[in-house]
Amino acid sequence: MDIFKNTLILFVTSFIKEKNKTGIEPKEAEKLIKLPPGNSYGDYSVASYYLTKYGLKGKPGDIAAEFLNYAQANFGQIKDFFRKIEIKGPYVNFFVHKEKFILATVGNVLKNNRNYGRGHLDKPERVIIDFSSPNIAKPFGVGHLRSTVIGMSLANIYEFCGYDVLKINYLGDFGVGAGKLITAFCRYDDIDFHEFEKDPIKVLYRLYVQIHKEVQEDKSLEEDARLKFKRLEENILRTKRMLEKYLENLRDGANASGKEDNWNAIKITAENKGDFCKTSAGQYKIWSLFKGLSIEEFKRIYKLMGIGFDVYEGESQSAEFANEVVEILYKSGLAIESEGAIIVPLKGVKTPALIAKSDGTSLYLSRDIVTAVLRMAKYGYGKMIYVVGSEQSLHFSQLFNIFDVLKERKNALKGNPVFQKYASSAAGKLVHVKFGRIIGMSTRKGNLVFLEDYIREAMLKAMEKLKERDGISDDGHPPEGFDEKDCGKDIFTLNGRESAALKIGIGAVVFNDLKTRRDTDVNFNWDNVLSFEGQTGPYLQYTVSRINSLISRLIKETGNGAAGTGNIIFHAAAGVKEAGVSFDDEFSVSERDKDFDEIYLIAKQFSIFKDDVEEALNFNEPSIISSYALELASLFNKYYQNYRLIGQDFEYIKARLYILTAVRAVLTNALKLLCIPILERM
RNA sequence: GCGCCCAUAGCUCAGCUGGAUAGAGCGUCAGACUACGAAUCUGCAGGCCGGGGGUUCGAAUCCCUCUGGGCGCACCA
Repeated sequence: MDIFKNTLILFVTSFIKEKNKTGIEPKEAEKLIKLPPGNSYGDYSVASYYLTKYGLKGKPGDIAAEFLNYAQANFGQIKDFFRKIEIKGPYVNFFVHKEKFILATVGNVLKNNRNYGRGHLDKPERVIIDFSSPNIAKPFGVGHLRSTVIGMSLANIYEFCGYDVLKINYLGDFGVGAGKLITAFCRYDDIDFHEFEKDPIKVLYRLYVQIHKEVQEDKSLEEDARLKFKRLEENILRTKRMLEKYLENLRDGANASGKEDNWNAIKITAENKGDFCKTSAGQYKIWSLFKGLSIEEFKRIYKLMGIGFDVYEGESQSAEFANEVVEILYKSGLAIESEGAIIVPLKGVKTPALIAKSDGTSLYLSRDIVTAVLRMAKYGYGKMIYVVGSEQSLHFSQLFNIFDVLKERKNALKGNPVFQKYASSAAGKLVHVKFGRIIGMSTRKGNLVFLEDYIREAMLKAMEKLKERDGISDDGHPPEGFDEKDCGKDIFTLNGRESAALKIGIGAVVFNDLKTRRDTDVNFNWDNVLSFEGQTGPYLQYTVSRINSLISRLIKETGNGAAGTGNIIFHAAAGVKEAGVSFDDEFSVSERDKDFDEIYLIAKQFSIFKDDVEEALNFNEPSIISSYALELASLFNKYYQNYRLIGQDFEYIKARLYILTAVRAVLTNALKLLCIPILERM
């Protein structure tokens, strides 16, 4: 928070204290301060109608007048920060000393640089973010992209605000879908094992498509897949452990999965395929291999996008304990039998919460109960966020309600004290961060779009643009995690320009998903994603590289003008950039400068960065950061267009150099929170 | 049928924890490159904030209702 706002908060606080004797919490007082819509209303407003909540009586206008009297009488307390007070209807408007405001705000940015806007918690709360969570038996499509980018951005935001974040990828490695894939693999004889070795995901995708088509016509295949899954489950569950004891030991560093499969040791060829398919142990190995290959593929794409996880978990790991939890709930009377299945009666949710099928096998819901408890035991958390599409709202509302029941009626669980402890602890800490669907997403041929193809389309478009500019390119470093060998295909042979194109493509795709509020369904439109103008990722990236370009240009030009001066500026800028400490009183702007108003607006935008980050956190809404970044970029681009710096005198340029550096710092921080790659040049 | 979500400019969306004249981008049209990078900027036009009712000094924002769309609703995940 900026010192001007803070001063005003304290000022209002003392006014209230004088009036009602009890005072007001600073957090509450902050709500009284508003940012007026236009600059003719001043810079900060105190909305008098809010004061009625704190014991002041009368019409808003009268209260405002009362506060105005107080403010004028005690103006001495704030005269260092504010130059004028006006009353307008129910508002008391405060006008800041703009020169001081700019100085303080820009200085604050430069001092903190990469940490500008960062929060700190004395005791960082552990927040688990469960996101992306692709299914190994299904291709990774754009639906997962939304969860992935929203989740990653939230992780960044929480971390930035001082939380202890744990990112978990909960793989869908369980279910009949897995059985189908095994059925397909064993059924089709035309698998190209050369291709399988080189590009396993493509082959798996074809198997997926083929079997799903065939199952439509031949129901016996569905049965076969179910059988294969049942055998798989038996293999996964073969080392059954007792939940209570397991939970107790978790804190001692026991491995949650307990089983580490060695993917690389499995080699399946056209010759030995039949042997694997014959036995359930062999089928288990096929599944393991698919799982391993899928994870490798996911990791490659994640890394490319600058996304990483702390933990990879699989549903199969929770399945082990699902039946036992069902048993515990049933015996304790919290769950009852209904139409042959087991359900948990819930107050708020009408649809029965089914935790076990009539054949006794576990369900998604029961496995999620296990997972939340296991994670509490293993990692502990003050909050756990599931970033999953809104179509699963019912599921999560059932899950959360079940935990409320487990806590309310914990006496019923006293036979299982450890389970009871962790389950009670989890209650009320689970959050579903849902998002709308992407409607109409398909390739131009009408198929499902792979994430990689999606990025590739955007990259190709960026390539065209870069060629038009000719000669201007990034520094040639590919994005972190890029490995030409892994990709090994056409456009992924990077030179500097291509590396830039890839970053731009990723920026376009990611920002397209983060710029709107989560809840709204988005109508997918290729023209929207492939537009790089206006409210887009490339616009933001362009702004940063334009600043870079301008800064180096200024250093060069000024150096040529007067001997030595270029050096001074260079050191000032470099010092600010590298160490963030060289800001000092050399810097000043004057109200008489023609660009003063625009600079003030930019400084004003700096001052609200942290507020917006906190709002994004409170609402779990990355799009708030997106809007912020667009606004800042827009303010800068307007400034850039209207005021030429080259050719101005030394002092003038020097002050602007600080401001440019500050814009770059704040924009960079915002883009990092959004997982938008930054380019030196583009 | 029940539940959740959504409805703001031609299109895509901000604004929604009630507050001052409802804002951007795209598109249309008219402008700005001998110029710090035109992936930019300036301007024009475009709105009974889906309809109706209510609460309030004050409603795009909260409540009710209707309409239109999305999603979900017992053994899939």
